[in-house]
Amino acid sequence: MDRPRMDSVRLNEVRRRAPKLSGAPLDYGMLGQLTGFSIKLAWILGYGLLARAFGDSGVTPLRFSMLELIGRNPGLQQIQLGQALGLSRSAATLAIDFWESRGCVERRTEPSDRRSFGVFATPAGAAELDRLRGLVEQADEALTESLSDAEILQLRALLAKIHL
Amino acid sequence: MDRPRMDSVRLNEVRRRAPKLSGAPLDYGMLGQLTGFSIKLAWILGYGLLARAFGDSGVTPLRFSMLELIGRNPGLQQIQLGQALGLSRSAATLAIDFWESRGCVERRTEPSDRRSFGVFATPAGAAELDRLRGLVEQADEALTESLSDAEILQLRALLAKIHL
DNA sequence: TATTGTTATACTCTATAACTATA
DNA sequence: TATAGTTATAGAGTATAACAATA
Repeated sequence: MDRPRMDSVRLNEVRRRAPKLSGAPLDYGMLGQLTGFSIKLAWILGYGLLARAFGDSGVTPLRFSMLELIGRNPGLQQIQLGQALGLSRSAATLAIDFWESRGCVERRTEPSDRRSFGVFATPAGAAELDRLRGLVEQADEALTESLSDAEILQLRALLAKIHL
Repeated sequence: MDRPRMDSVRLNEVRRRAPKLSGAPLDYGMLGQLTGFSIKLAWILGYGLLARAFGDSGVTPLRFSMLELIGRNPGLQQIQLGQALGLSRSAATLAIDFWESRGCVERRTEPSDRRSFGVFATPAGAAELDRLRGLVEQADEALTESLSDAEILQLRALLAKIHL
């Protein structure tokens, strides 16, 4: 089944506005030799593509990640969700508030420990997640469109060696 | 000549606090299959290592990039510096203000167009740049310590295909 | 009128700390 | 005392818009 495609004019606009190392009549000095700088440029592009995909819906990469985590791991505590994404407790609270206010997740009190909740996706949350996964997949494909499938696997393997 | 090394205990602390895909008893779902998410995790780690290297000096990755750009391209207008880093005019103004307030750069009025300045590094700025380049190089080496030299080149080439 | 830079302002994101309720 | 979550607050970083000077 075909998913709706992101307008390629818009994709190109994101690409055009992102800073680049080449093309400019400018000496980037050691920045061009830094792996970290290259990672940052790729991240800027990826973030822009995702933001474009989400539009003005209020969804952000972080909020999507939170919903995906909740959907895949029903019943987790907020503190565990936050840790998995490197967030403070208050930041986790706000991200979950966002989805709860849209009816996509619910906090269920645990009888065994009434200080904490288990966080669950609602049916509406599951549907939203399904929709967003399509958008995210497209954006990720757009990000890596200049790489072959083999190169994508290679890149992920190298990045994994860095952050795993 | 040996440069001062970053304390490896501190490096490991940055690594330990960064979110990871493995180790946690948690299903990251499609996040683990996204190149963009992997890029983000690597970026978080790289940013943390850099922040640790700069300490509480007020220097940030962006401010370092700005100073490096100024040092390598004497006399550029603020608007050109901003564009090279994807900044608005006001953000470029503030980044340059930071270095000017520390005596590291100066704005020289251009007689030919008195609306704009040329931005130049001072001798103090050149010295600071030299010092910071050493810290940045170390942080970048720490970021890629789990990769061989060949793998580092491979990674940079793949990232370049994405953002160039 | 258009452009460069500055300033004022507001917005987003985040963390810290104080607070509530449980344990 | 310690922990889970919430709320209040503050800080960093950013952009937009209004402004001054100049073209």
